[in-house]
Amino acid sequence: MQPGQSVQLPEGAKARRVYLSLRDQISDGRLPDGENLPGEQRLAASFGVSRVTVRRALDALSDAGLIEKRAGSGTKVRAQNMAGKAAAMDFNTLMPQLVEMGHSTTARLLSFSYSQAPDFVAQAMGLAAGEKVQIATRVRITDDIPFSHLTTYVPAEIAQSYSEDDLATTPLFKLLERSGVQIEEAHQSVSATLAGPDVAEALDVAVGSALLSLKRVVRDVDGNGVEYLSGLYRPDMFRLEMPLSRVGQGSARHWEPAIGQMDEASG
Amino acid sequence: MQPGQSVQLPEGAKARRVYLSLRDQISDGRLPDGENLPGEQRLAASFGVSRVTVRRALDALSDAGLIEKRAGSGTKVRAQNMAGKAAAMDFNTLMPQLVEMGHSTTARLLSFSYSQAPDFVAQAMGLAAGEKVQIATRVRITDDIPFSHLTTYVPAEIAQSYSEDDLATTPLFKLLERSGVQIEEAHQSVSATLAGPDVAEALDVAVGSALLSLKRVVRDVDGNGVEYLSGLYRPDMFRLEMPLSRVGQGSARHWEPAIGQMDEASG
DNA sequence: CCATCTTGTATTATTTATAATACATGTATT
DNA sequence: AATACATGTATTATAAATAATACAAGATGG
Repeated sequence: MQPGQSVQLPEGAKARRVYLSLRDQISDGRLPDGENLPGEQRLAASFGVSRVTVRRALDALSDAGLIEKRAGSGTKVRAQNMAGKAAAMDFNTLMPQLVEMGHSTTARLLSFSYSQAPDFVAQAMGLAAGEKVQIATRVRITDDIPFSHLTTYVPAEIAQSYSEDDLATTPLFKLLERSGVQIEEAHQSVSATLAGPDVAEALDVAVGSALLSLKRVVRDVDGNGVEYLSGLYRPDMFRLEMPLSRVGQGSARHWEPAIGQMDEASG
Repeated sequence: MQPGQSVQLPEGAKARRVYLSLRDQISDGRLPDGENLPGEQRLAASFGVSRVTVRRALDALSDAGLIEKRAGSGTKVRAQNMAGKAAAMDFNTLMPQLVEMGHSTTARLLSFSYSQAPDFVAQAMGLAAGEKVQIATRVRITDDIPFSHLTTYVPAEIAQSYSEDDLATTPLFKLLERSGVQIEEAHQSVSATLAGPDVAEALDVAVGSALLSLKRVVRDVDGNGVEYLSGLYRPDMFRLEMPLSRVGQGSARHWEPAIGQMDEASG
């Protein structure tokens, strides 16, 4: 029961475009609370579509609870802060940290198998082509709302030291270090992508929604790749927070991440 | 001339879904080079659409140069590594750094005005409601390809110390510090969003494309907000790279950003 | 050479989205 | 009360996407 998927979503292009655009503007804060929305005619003109199309987009927004339409008065935004922004990435543990109390996170294992490492994984981890890896896909859920879709690749030898059940309950980091792996460095790359049919269903969002994409390669002290993570996060449920401080003097003045200072109330 | 906008994009829902899904799989590396693509009939069955629809998606991919169709042989992926990934965020300067040689970046000023700070900006910067700010929107371009769409909010008093022309040429950081502003800390929040009609045109991408979204609040030594940045980045042209190292011992073991070690060949 | 795969091309019908209108009704302002 | 503007509703026509089908032509392997 989240925006997007739940009700009948206007599958067609234009209405969908209007819907998604307005939805993002609302959750962004660009459209604040109150009676802000322009009239349907005005919106139609602004988007270059007919009023019927705008209407369908607004109906979907209304069904999603993001706006409130009153008969002759107008349409006002019900920002409700998306009831989310519940999680943020913590630099100390590289794990999502729930900033609100009472929110627990559970994981659901979607698939689990051993097979040859895809080329891009093998290349990123520095494995031999065709080396066997464990491939696991799981979804993390908080308050019945899924917020991340994670696929991990771990060399088969290392992965044998923990079980399938371990994966569903324990963070992969802990499992690896428990197995005696000496984790030394990691490299993360953050980007954005669109939700495909499969991921959209798992994350309970509309196909074509924007997702935060994170790829992480973890290496041990010998420089061998021990984990490749490909994660997709719902932007309304997850953000990457980066506190930074300006240090140094003169020409050496530069930015440094201010770690260990995660603002608890930053959500 | 980049994927998405350039040619005739299949506006309709189904064909677009197939197109975007395949495009992401290609740029992700999930579909590697060679003659990998299943036949059109197989794709049609797999996506649950007709062959005509798959066909249009493939035509668009072909126009974008991502695949190569041969008459009776099949369709092979031309990964070409998106010819991009040219820029990455540098932690030291908080500015995009071009990792390939010979690429220069220019800026185009889209709009420039002084007006009241929007609520969410005033709140984030800690300004009085309705305080006047300078609002500037500009697009950064490298090799004729736009890769970022930036909107900055600067308190009017501070903004008066530099000109409109300065903005088009000099990074805002330099302008601020030149004005005697004592920059102390910043907070960045990274997420993802969809390209609206306006941004899509400016960045030469299709409406509804995924964009990396970055919001940054910069404060001076007194804790006053001096800059609010809302940036949208093309994921095929820009990534946020984060090298990390595992430090500390025992229970104090944690991650720390490995700054100043940006891998030049990381793109 | 032949069987069988592939992409290329064409036709047709169905479904759906969209647009253009008109009018009724609720709300608020003057 | 009158006016203006908002949403609610309905109708009709146009445009577009999609599906289903058939067949031609190139490529490949036996």
